[in-house]
Amino acid sequence: MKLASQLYGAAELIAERGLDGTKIEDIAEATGIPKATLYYHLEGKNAVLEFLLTDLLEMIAGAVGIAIASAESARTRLETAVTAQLGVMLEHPFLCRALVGDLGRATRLPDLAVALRAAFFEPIEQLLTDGAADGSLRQVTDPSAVATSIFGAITVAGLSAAVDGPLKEPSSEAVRLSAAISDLILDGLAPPGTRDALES
Amino acid sequence: MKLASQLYGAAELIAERGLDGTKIEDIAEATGIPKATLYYHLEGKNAVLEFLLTDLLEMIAGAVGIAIASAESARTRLETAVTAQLGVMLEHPFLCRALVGDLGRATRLPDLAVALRAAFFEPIEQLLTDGAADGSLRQVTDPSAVATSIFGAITVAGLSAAVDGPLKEPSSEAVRLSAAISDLILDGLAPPGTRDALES
Amino acid sequence: MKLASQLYGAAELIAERGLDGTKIEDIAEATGIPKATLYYHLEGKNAVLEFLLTDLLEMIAGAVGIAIASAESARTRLETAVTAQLGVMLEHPFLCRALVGDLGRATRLPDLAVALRAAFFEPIEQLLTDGAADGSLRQVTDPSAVATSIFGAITVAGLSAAVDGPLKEPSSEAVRLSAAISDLILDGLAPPGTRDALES
Amino acid sequence: MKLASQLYGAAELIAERGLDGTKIEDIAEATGIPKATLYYHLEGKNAVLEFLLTDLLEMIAGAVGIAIASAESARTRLETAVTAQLGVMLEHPFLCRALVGDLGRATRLPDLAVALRAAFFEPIEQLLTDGAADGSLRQVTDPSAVATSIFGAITVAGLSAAVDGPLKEPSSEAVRLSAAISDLILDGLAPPGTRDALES
DNA sequence: CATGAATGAGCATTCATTCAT
DNA sequence: CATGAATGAATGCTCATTCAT
Repeated sequence: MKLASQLYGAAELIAERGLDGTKIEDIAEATGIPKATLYYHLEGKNAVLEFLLTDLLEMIAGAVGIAIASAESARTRLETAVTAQLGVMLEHPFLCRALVGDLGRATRLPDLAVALRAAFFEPIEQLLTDGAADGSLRQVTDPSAVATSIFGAITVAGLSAAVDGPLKEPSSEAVRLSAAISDLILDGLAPPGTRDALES
Repeated sequence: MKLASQLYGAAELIAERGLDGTKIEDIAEATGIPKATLYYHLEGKNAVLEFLLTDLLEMIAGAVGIAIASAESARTRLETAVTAQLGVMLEHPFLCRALVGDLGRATRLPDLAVALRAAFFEPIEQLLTDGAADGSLRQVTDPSAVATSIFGAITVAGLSAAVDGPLKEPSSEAVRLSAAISDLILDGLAPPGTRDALES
Repeated sequence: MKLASQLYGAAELIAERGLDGTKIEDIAEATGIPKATLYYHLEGKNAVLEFLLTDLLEMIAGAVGIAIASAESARTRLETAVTAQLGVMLEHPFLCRALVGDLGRATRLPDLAVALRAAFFEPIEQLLTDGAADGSLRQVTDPSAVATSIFGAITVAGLSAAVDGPLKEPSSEAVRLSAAISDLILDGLAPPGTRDALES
Repeated sequence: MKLASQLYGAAELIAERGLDGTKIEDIAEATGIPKATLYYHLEGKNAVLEFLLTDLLEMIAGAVGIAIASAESARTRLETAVTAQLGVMLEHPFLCRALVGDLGRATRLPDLAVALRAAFFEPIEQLLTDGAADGSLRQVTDPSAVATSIFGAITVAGLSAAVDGPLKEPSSEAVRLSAAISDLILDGLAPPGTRDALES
């Protein structure tokens, strides 16, 4: 629909000032949609953010979903998923920043909280399980904590890049970043031959 | 000073509703400090958050600072630092949640943005460098991206725990979490003997 | 427009208490216009006064303008103008009192200051010049000071009458007052035959 | 007393912004007297203005009182009184402007209203009566209206000069102005030989 | 006497939202 | 369907004033 694309014009605004710092009027100006018309189509101010973030989350969930649906090993799929998530994030820096900036509110929006988990966290958790099963990833003691950490590593890296400003080359940057992250979460920082409890 | 401790009474409020969702009046009630008195001491609503978060950040920076100042290897110090950061975070869940919930605003407060970096990011970056030097950590291709990711892994894990609600045993939980994280970032997820470009 | 007439309901309030002593809320009540609606149409509290006084000044300027536009001698026109100004003032005692009561503020409102001059002072100055030219008024040494004084004489007399309270018969009172003033400024107080430097 | 002189430092402030636009704090700063100390000596904010204006009014009343107390003819005393009033006004431009700017409030302060009449209006009215008695001024039809007008002429002229800014030579300017005013109110504007009902 | 600290009471202004057209 | 006009409800902040020392 047309509305959707126009609404994107407000993402930067919200990213910059937060939703509370953004008046409906500002959104109206930024999008060119009259205030009352926004209300005709949307529920209210929150709905604007919800709309935007739902979109982002769906994009991420979609891209990651494709990545993890392949027949590859869990390890390979994890690498692909990381790149996929970062790719979407870097392509939509304003949405990302809006998401972080209003993380509190996002958390308080029930639908979003669920979508947030589904988009970011669950796929990783799943891959961890899969990896342990197919042997492409080692079994960890606390899979949930590890999944959270991986999610954090990817997300914060992506956010950090998004905050630094729009990129000319989102996808190549995504590849670069995801390489660094995969390197970290797959091989760790311990020098070769010093891995703790793992040496057999 | 007295004010400081009274102000803590507002942290939960802000954590729960966000700063914009919290009226100065609410803060006055929660802290027992009359509205006008708040304004006599502080600049405005933002200053309350700033005050609180500055405090948190200083605690983290302090704890981490001590952790990384030891004579141990960088690797050991990294593990200690992870535990230290998580310890402080889990001990102050409301402050943490307030920080996440208003991350956008925190980012827009110049002083805080700097403190944020100093507390979370820089120590890690430093340890990465140290580790490469003393041989206790392997050299990575993109230290800055890796530092960001580690920072994300720790922070999101801590935040996540903080959001889930206050703990009875913050410190033991911190140990548990930091073990998982250290495990991840030191040894990685790759099964033994399959580490990528590292096998010599 | 409708707003204008409704706003008049606030004049007495402002006249009585001054603008600072009048809450927007009071104005809203007195005019029947909701507070927010006032703000929708006007800039703020000052704008209410400005609106009201601009109106008064325009009425005076208009009435005086007509009076001085005739083909009569400057002297006659001066008399007519005096009556005209007093007529408008006495017909709008509340506006007048509001003007006096907030003279300071009126002076600080740039537009008003200009309108004030244009309505009150300039016409008189002009007539002085005209009178010297057509011989109907004598030439004075310091026309500007004299114009100011005449302006003061008329205005304070009018104001004074306005402050004393609304009249039943504004126009007849205006005639009475303007006769006294014209008598003063045309013939002076010196007993016949004792006029200073004028006796030839 | 010391306080008095220090208080004068606030006159300009009040003249510029009006009393309501002037915070006690501003007055404290301008005078160097701490806020609480002002309250220790004075009743409140109004008292500051009252103090200042009472002073001005007393000065005027005093100067005019001396002028009209002489043994001269009423006409001469009137001329002297005009000069006296203008002299004081021009010497205290800030006080004058404060007076005009807050005329509304001044009017609402009972003591001041009385002092205002006593200082400005009554002496003139008295001289009019005296002049009619001693033959130095002609009898007018409406002495009260004429007195008001004369008062207006003098006052507005003085105010006008005060508003234009402090003078280097207040007293000579007072002489100049009072000459113009006396010229007007004594001899009128009618060309010689054309005085209305006066020609016998 | 003088004053730094504290605060009660007040209010202008903002803005999300509604509604008549 | 779309929107300009109108407004109810809310709140951050100010400031005169008080009071303990």
